[in-house]
Amino acid sequence: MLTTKYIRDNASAIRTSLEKRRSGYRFDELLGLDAAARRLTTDLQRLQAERNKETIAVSEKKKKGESAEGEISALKIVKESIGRIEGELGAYQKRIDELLWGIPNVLDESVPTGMPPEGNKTLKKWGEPKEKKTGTHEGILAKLGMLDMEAAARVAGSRFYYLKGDLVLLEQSLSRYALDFLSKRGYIPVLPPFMLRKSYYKGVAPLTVFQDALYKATESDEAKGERGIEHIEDELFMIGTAEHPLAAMHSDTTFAGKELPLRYAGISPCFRREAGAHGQDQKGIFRVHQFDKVEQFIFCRQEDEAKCFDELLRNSEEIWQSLGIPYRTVLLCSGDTGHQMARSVDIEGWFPGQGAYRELGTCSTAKEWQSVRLDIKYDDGGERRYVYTLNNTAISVQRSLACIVENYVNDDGTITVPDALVPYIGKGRIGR
RNA sequence: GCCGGGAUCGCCUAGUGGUAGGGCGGCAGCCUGCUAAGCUGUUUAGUCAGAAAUGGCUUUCGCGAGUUCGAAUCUCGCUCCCGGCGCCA
Repeated sequence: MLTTKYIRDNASAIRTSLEKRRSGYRFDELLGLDAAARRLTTDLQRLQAERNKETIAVSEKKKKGESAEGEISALKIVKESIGRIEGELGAYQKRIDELLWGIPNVLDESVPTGMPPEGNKTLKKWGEPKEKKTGTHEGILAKLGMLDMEAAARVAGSRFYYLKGDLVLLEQSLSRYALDFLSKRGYIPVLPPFMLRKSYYKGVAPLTVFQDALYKATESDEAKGERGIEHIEDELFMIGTAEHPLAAMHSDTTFAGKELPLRYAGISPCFRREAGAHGQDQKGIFRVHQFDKVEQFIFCRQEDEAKCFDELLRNSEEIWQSLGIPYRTVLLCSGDTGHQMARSVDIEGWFPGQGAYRELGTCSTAKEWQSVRLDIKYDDGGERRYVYTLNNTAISVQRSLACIVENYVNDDGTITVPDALVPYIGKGRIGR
């Protein structure tokens, strides 16, 4: 469970990591609020002890049939004091919770200190990047009549799209290919809820994500008013990735050690507000509000973290190798590693139309950041420990389509289907 | 969406305003030729004191408010589960 006690116990590691991230997180404010709240808690507990003692005295007198008016009027005063302190404590608790749930993960030691892009470290390159003068994916696909951004913008807004014709079949083929690929390696396919309660979402992503990345899916205030509901605390949010419902799936669980590692392949649409994104990403289907993704997720023992991380990364690399896409892997530096992650490696595919490597997925370990918040432990015979959670994209479909299209476009504008996908789509070329 | 029934410690269960009790299981210890049985303690989270062992206190009956000197128990709201009706791809 996430408590200020847990934070105090890990304070020095957290402080070091915050400095390494150059985070603006207000750690001292949290510790100060917590110290003040604990002083109040001590006062409160002293009064509660008094109340309990006197209440028993009242109870015993009443059983004997004696009057307890003196005790009762004394207790009324205690009650007032308790109420006052509880009110103060509640105000503290609200501010503490806001800070507590947003505290960034402790970075792994191997994460290089620095800011992107120069701080990031390329680990590996695979394949031969080709030069192509055929343009970017949105132009290629629009010419084939398979992509209509304008109509989507009219009916839903920018960053939405209509896919049409064989491109839809290719889209579905990619998802199914990734699912089969992982299934053969022991990953259990999961189709999760596409919405999550806020109380569980807090366990898988920091609160800032709610403000600039997620869509809220709760009924309107008017509808709630008609039903006579003043407020629903546990609002629903559309998932930003299957990682989130997969992590939450085993919340409040203690595994037997031998059940781990537990491997899942989640498939879902992903919904993201993408506030603030700009530049090259504004075109086409590289960065959109809604996309499909197959996600790898592992729950493991702490000592198996490195092994599982390598396995997740290898799976993705082999998928891209099997699709013939040149890529590189990049270890993210401290300034670029996501808030709730301890270590991340991006896989970047070659986009000939842009002449650049662009992110296709991210392999991350959250260590115990998520399991502390969701209360997921394992019992190996000794002390119970928090499970480590790791995740990696298998295929982020729309983005991958863009990459495949740019790499596989022919001079006549048609697109060759990668060999691995031919059995799924039933043809070797689309666009004619 | 409507009507009814339900949620108590890891599991089962008692408790209808007055200190949450019993059984099973788990863990630690005692006893023991071995096993079983038996006995004792422990089995939510937090806080204070202490170097620590440990001790004190608070908290915990699905969740959140309220009434009360005192709530598992009474009132209101919410969530989930079971049964029935309705609607529906």
